[in-house]
Amino acid sequence: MLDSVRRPTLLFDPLFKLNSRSKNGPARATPPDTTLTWRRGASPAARRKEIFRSLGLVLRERGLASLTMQDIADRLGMTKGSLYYYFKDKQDLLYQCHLACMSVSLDALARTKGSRRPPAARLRAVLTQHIRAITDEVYGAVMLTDLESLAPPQRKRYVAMRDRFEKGVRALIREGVRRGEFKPVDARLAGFAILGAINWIPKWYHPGGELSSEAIAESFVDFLVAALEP
Amino acid sequence: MLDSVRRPTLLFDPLFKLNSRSKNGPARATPPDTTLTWRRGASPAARRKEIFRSLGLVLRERGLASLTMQDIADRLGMTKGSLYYYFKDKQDLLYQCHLACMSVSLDALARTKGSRRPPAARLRAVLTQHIRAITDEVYGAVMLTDLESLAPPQRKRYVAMRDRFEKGVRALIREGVRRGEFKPVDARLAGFAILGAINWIPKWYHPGGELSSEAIAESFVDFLVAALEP
DNA sequence: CCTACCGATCGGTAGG
DNA sequence: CCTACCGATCGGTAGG
Repeated sequence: MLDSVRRPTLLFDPLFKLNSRSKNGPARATPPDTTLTWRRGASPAARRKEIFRSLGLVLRERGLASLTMQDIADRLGMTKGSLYYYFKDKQDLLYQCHLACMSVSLDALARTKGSRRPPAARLRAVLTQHIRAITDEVYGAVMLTDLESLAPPQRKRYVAMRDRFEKGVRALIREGVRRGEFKPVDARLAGFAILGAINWIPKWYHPGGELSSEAIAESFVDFLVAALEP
Repeated sequence: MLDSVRRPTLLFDPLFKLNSRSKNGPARATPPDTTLTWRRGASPAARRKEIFRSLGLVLRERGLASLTMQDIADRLGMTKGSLYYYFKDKQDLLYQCHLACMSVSLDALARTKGSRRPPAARLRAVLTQHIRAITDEVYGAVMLTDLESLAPPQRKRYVAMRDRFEKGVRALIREGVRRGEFKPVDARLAGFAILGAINWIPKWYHPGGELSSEAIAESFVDFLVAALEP
């Protein structure tokens, strides 16, 4: 929030951009106010991540129906064509973004594998980090995207990852049930309810609003794990 | 499921449709197998509802990113232009569909107003009907759509409806807290968690699958209300 | 990374 | 409700 970040558009010729845009109608109204870091010296990996963030911002502001390559590029002050230097095509961009998001949650899950703490504590840790992954990275909003936009082979790979995460959560629930820490719930349905409540967060969460992501994570985890306790 | 429904496409000349489609590339692959009722004698209201169902089916199968007027029409065996006889434009269609879906849940809420039953019972009734509204009407999937696709005045009207529903749910939670039936939770966050879990259902629910909508509704309501109990 | 461009598709309309 | 059509936009590419 206090980063000294400037709109990168100014690194280029603004007039030129306006002309190239106005060919197909008036230029986009009101420039974005959310900060995006885009430095010339940045590594390709860092740039990719900024593109993910731009994707997430457009998604939140204009919705999936108008998530265009043009809008994603505009936000970063680059041209649409340049995006294809970093990603093969739109499906690839979406896929990589999904991967980046899910891998954070999968890491959280992996970290609990070796733990000897009780299932409830492990579940709490995983859910907390899953929530933080969604709220703290703008591109957590990709979770709301429909997987149908992905190319079939990539969709398959992503769904496999997501299933691994969901199964991990269910396993924690089942273990808690087995140990008597949790009520004898249907792990599958309980998992759907818990993860659905969390995945829905980007629909109403506004960074910088009155509800901090920490407060949300704590409240949600308390609430959702309470539903499991006897 | 046992309805004697036939694909309405057959009422017209299939060859003609194929030609008109192939102008812009190959015709759509694999016709839909989900039944849609489309009778010539039906009332405009009934036809509108069928269009909603077609919208919901396309949404579930191809995702929001490819929810086109053409696809919605194809499923019903009518031409794209004909949709504009029933709805002003795409935004209007989406708006009306949102209204149709939300009004069911609002009705459920209104029905509890006069009730003298305890808050927990009233909340259970509202949530159960909200779930059923989403699962039993195919077009419950519109809940996943982003509101940015709606025209601003219509969006405002819909959001007002949605807020009324959310506030009603929160009021029930608060009443339960006040009476000591529920734990002292933050009604706003608890409401987000509960409704998020429910609104996410279309993401994984498959009509005709092993989980019936009744079973889901019962499990979910048990689980979510348990999270509120002391 | 930008320029200049194309093909395809999509929402929408006029006229019947 | 269909036909025939248009303007705009969108994803993507060649060449630098």
